[in-house]
Amino acid sequence: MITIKDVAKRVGVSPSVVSRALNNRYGVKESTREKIVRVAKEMGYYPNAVARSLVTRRTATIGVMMADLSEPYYTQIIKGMEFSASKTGYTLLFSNSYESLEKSKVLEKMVYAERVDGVVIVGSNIEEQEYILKLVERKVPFVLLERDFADPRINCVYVDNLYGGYLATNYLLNKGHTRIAHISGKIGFQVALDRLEGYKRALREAGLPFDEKLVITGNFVWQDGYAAMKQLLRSRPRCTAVFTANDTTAFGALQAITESGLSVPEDIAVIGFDDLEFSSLTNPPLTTVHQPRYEMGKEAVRIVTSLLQQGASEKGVKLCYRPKIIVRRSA
Amino acid sequence: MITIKDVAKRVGVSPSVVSRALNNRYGVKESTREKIVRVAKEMGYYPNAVARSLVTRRTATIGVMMADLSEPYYTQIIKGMEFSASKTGYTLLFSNSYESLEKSKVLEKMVYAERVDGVVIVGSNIEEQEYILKLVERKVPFVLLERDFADPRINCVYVDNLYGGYLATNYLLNKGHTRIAHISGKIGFQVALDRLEGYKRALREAGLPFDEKLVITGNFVWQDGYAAMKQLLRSRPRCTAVFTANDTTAFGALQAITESGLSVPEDIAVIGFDDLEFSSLTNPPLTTVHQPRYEMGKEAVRIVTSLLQQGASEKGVKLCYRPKIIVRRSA
DNA sequence: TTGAAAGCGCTACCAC
DNA sequence: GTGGTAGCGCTTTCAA
Repeated sequence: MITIKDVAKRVGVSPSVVSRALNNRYGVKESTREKIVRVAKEMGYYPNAVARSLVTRRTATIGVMMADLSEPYYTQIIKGMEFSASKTGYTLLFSNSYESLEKSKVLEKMVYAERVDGVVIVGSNIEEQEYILKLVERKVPFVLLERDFADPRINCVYVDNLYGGYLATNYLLNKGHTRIAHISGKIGFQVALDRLEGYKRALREAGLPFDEKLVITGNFVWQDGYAAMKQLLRSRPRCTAVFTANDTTAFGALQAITESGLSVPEDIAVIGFDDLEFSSLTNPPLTTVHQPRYEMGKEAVRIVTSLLQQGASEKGVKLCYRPKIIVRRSA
Repeated sequence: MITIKDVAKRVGVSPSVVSRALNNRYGVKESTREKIVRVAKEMGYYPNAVARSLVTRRTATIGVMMADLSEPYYTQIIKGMEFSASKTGYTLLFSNSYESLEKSKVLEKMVYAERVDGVVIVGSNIEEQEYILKLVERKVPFVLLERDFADPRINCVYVDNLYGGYLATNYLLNKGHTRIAHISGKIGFQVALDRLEGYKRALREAGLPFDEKLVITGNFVWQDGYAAMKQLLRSRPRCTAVFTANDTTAFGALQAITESGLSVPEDIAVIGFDDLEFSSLTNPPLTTVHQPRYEMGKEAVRIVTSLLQQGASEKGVKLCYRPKIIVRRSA
């Protein structure tokens, strides 16, 4: 391995000059700098990031904690994050963790071991606040994505899920449906609760009664959408429309409806939530509630980096996006 | 920040003892160890990974370089990688890069800056060998995923794409099709070339002529599948079956066929390649060539970690998987 | 079983 | 403009 000393020796200067030259600091004669850069390149020198981090106390990486990196839902978020990160030269360190306990461990490995300078936490559920408050205490720059945490010190980027659920249900209501089912997400997650609440509110405003038999709890996966829809198809009077907690759930519902010989949207209208890439490719293409995932990922990382660079200028940002309906053909 | 010195002082021993105690090394009296562990916990001490890495020369991190983290194709690969990584305590550092030049830069940032101990490179194309050979030179433990690099020093994990293309085409042939189209992947990528070659070979063996009008070049995305299929639908005599380079391309083809009022598989049979999660949810569900992506990701990381741990015991492994057909309803 | 000291490669400070 | 030196937090000899 070639170190800064080797380069210094070869050029005939001290390591400090090499360091300054390579980091474009002031106070190096131009001709010296040129020579250093040339020799460093010739020798194939590459600064050791670990050693540098130890003294600068910066790793130039941001940790990203999410439940499951491989969910299609996250793809646009990740792209947005990468956009912001690459713009500022930060590296993203992803980590999956499903349970709260695991998340604390990941945080230890990332934050407390000082491998990252800041963190983005995607999709924590309402019970999780201990490890989040610990981050505040330790003054670690971080933002919560997909959650509105009511603490003025905490930065949050999220979409107005209640409004989204309201929007979706209202859309169905306006089409003349009066018997609208909802396949919800996992209770315990704020997003699931909020979308359900939006559904209820729309119903209430329309003067329709809330029928709990029309609400089935799922867990955001297509298998649940499929099973829930099957159940919904058996009950009478049958619903004429269904609002699912997310698109993946809608995929399962679509399949169940098609299998039973009914057609979408004629017999049953379906509206999803998320607007996944794939949702325009279902049969029929899925009408859904769009959330600006790319934008959200981008902003989350941007906020962390700005916290890192300008100190704590952005403190307690609550960035709330308004979702909108994408009309396709399933409703 | 609490350091090892703080803990040492509090316990009344030297930092070296604390280090040994916390790393479960021999030569620490049991009672001392217990006290150290307790006090460290009380104080909220967490060892600084950067400082440790600097002296041990290990980061316990494996870099993963791929074209696009968010492609649905990669999800299972990533899960497999994470399985192996978590089993051995390694952290995965993902990095996206589309072009060769960019990849060299990423490698610098990861490998030469010593932020990772080893690397997995996913889906390099045939022109890329300079930076790969440089890794060999520098003796960096790495494996190539999705590529068979004919160099005995290089570890490769890949699927037999030629055989896969052959399998798919043969399946169609056995169903009685004689006019089979192929929507290929981007030429320049070995996988695209190999799948095309398999297609040609099956045709040749069946005594059928190769008609280049039946082969349209795509780029693995559904938009290309859609456009290519539209073009295929216009030409006469029309094909009765199509083999697409991947599932995503098949999704587009499926849509084009449905839009034109024809039905699958009655009018045109469609077979894909990859077996994505979503492929069982298309209408009709997609018949496709399955490749063990989870397994491949798992093995790739396992090989790197074993290289790291047992020195270079596994040298020049060529792990080739045989794909198989998943019959659903599109062909 | 313990501790002192060296040193990983780098940056930052201060003196020249 | 430049160089010497200290030191980031840790592990690792080696001597006690």
